[in-house]
Amino acid sequence: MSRAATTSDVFNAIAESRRREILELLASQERPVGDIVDLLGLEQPSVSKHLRVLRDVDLVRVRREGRQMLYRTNADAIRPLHDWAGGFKQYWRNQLQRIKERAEEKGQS
Amino acid sequence: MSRAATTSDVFNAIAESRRREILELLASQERPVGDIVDLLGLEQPSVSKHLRVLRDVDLVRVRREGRQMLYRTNADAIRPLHDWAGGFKQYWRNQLQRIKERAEEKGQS
DNA sequence: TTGACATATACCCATATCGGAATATATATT
DNA sequence: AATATATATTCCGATATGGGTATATGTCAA
Repeated sequence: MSRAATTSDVFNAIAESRRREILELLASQERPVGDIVDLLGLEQPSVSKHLRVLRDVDLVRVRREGRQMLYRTNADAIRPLHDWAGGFKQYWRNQLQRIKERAEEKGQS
Repeated sequence: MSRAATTSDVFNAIAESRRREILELLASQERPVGDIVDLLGLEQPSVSKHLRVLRDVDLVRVRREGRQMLYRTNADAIRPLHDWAGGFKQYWRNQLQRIKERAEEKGQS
């Protein structure tokens, strides 16, 4: 067996720029597949496949409305990613930024 | 031409869990390749290849010290990722969290 | 210069992945 | 029931990828 499985986690799911675009489109409102096809100029099967990947890792959710499937981004699923990246804050350069972050971590929650 | 190029950007570089582990190891201190090999239990060529990918997107930097190559994480390169994920904050569930984030965005910079 | 050590690169194999085309499935309409 | 619409799945071909093994490159020590 060669090459580890991939598309099965959030990190891999967002590795594709098309999928990131889809997540952005569906963050503020749910949309049917056809809208995404039009907006991104991709083939319908292609969009469906990307949506399947996103769905498998719970980055998007669906509900049926007649013959349409309405997708929307599940922003919460993006948090692990944000958190992971945030773990490196302490090593960022900009001092002002670092001070600000320190304050956030301590302060007003 | 089929299948888009990948390993050429930060998102793809961190898609591999091994590479994320490497970034974590090298965040707090620089280390020679051999240390990573020992710590992660991977083959040396494998580690070198992952480091090459990380290096190409500037997620790690190197300097030579005798016959060793000392790598360290360039945390700043992780910020774009953090920022992208952060763009979804407004759609997160937890209200307390949301309120906190709102304060951050406005307030004390 | 020769040999040991540290790391990088090349090459091969098995598999994953993407895009495209064709087809299947589900639902609404008539 | 037949047809149209919306979306999903399957199959195919081209390529990317990761791991392993062998080998190349670079540096230090004797």
